Amino acid sequence: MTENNPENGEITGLELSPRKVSYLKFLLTKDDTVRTTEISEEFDVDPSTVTKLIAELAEDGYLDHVPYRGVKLTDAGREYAEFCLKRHQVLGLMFSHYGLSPAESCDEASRIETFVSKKAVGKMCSSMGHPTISCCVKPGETRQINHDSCFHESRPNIIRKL
Amino acid sequence: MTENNPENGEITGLELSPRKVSYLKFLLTKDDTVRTTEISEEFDVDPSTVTKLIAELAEDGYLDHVPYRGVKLTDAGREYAEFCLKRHQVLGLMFSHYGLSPAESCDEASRIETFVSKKAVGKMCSSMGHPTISCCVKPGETRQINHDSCFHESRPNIIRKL
DNA sequence: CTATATTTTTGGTATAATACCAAATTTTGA
DNA sequence: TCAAAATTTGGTATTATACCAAAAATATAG
Repeated sequence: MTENNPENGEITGLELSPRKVSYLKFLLTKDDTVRTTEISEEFDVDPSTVTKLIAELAEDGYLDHVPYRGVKLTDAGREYAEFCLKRHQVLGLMFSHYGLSPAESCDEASRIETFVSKKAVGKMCSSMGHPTISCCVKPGETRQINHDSCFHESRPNIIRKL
Repeated sequence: MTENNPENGEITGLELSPRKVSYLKFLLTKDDTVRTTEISEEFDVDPSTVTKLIAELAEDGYLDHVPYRGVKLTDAGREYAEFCLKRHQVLGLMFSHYGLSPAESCDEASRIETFVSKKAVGKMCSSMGHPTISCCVKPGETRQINHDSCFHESRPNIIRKL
């Protein structure tokens, strides 16, 4: 619990693997403790797979995990997850500016997001004027429409200030 | 040699792994047959690692490989490599539009490029008006400055029509 | 033209990320 | 309190990538 700890120095945005980022973004949409099964159903994977990844996220300080009970974001984990969400939204918006549909933008963003640095996201976000629309809806506000912790709408939807 | 063959149907842009894309882009900068050692030195990896990846690229039809002699892009491989280069350049240009330096743009592009679809690149490229500048110089025209088959210049440089 | 040096390949092993399965453990609910 | 459900453990698999050592092929120096 030192290597990847979200409180160790500056975050680059590149500390977590794709699946871990997906888990954090999903957890952001849930207020209370989340059970292993909820996550495994969300991502359609075996519960044992979830147990292993959350153990790593907990070890690195992103989650509090009470065995057999569930997980919850730590403060640092929540902050990191919020960055991940914003990054997803900024990238989705970027693609939509080039003419991709919201769903396409969201898909492209999902594939690349874990490899885009915090610095790049910061510049994109300022350059866009800290936009308030996104390819996805505000987390926790609407039901999921399946694109990997990404919530599609037929039209872009208002989200909080990025 | 069916699964990933560049001639099988439409290319999505997502068929190759990051390292393989890097190899193809590098090969694009070389006209004649390239030795295993040249590639292994370029990427600072063991020659045996190169042998294995080029075997897979050859099996999938991107390269012609004469054992103990070297590799050369097939026509399909060259076409694919050209797409990869263009994608890199389009993405690099996108980042530079948001205020990242050429080197930063190139780095970010290198990390994400293999996960960006051909469709997205197409839309970005048209939307940008098929630009002729890039974060990188024209392949084969100047010596490499090390960013993973990406050639930096202090200033953006003219490249062929994207 | 041969002995040695160099390059390349083979075969084995390693790691990270991700996944499944079966068995063991814990919790829940009747 | 006991069976059902959820969770975890332990083992194995895959893909991408890498290293090493040994074998094979090629090149080169005399």
